Amino acid sequence: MVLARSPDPDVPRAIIAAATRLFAAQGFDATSLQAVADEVSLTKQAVLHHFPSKEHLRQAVLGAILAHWNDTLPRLLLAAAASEDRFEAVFGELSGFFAADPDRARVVLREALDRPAEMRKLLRGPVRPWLEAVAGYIRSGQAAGKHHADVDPEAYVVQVMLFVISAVATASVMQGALDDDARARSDKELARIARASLFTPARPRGGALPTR
Amino acid sequence: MVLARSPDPDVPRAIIAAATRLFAAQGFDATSLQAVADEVSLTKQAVLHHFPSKEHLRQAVLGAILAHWNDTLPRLLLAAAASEDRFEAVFGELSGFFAADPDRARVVLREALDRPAEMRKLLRGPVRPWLEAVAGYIRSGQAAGKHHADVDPEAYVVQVMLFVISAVATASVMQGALDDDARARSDKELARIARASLFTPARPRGGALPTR
DNA sequence: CCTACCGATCGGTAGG
DNA sequence: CCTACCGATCGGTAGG
Repeated sequence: MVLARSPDPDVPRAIIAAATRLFAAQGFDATSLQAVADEVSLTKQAVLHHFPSKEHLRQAVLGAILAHWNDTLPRLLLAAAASEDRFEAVFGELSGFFAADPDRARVVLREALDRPAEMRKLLRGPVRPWLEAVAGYIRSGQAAGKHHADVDPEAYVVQVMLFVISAVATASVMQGALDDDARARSDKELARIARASLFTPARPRGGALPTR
Repeated sequence: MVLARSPDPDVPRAIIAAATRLFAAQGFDATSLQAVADEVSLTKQAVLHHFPSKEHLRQAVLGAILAHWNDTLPRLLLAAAASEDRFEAVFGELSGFFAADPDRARVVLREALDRPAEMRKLLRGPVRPWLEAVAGYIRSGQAAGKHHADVDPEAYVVQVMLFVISAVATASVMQGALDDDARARSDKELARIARASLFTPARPRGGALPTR
């Protein structure tokens, strides 16, 4: 009888998921390996078996988010190329990516505050192609007169990405801050700001025009 | 001969200033009282003499930022009431407040991530009158046809405030992320987005219109 | 304000 | 020899 368990590939995954939740809620420094271990009912040493240091665990958490990004966004970009309304497709997928798991937004925003240099590397590296593609869409929209001529395409994309991340990350602050519907109003207004600052008044396709 | 120093009111101020820098850079949990003490060449126990706990020091740091806000913004609001271009006056002062000391933006953003409930209290309390006043300006601008009818005034003000704070707090991420001028481009694009998403096309006063 | 400490907990590593 | 851990404890440092 062999009682030894076979290697369980879900254990590292569960550790990463727990660490993501805790890093998002409290930050990396404020989260102990013991707290991560408690979340998955393991000892601290068991966690250190899978990730030889806390730093390795941090890299794994960021890597999982980036992998998910690389998995989701390119597909969307291809769909957007065929879509009749690229803005709604791209903006919807961008905010959908972070809204699907707000912890992603919180981890990324904390990382930007704690380690700006590493965040800059992500922008210059893995995120760059996606950013350039969307900026390219805006440039062709400008050529067609669909988008404002004074939009700075790259800066616009980076800013809107930052807005979405910040809005999702701090969403709980809005919960009832203005009124009971404050979050829904804020989400809607964010989309409106992104849209209205991009499109020229005579927007060819209807649905989101001012009602007046 | 009395050699004892008279109480120095600048010591607490210097401690708050040092704590603000460290909280902004590393976060509250990752900053030790010893690190704060080292910054002002005191012992940890001396810091605890002025602020009986780390929590008291945190409250003092936030209080100093809020006091500065209450000191600066109402004055601006009165000036804006008389100004010919309220948007530039209000947006300029808002971004100026945080750009004057980016640590303010970083501390506030970290606080929003770490303690959303307390941040919500600020929004519902001390920040509320300022927010309502600016929203009121937007409403009268809408009545005059100057601003888009589908702007949600309160949501717009809160979102733009969040954008400014996030942009200032993460500014170092942008340093050279796109090109050597990335930060200046981002700042300019942020102002453009806030402006273009608010004003109707036929803006009565020139200076910031699209050039085409 | 300092010296001298406390209970606890930190990230990480030992042998088995 | 491997994996997947365990109980115990390392040297330092946390807030107070």
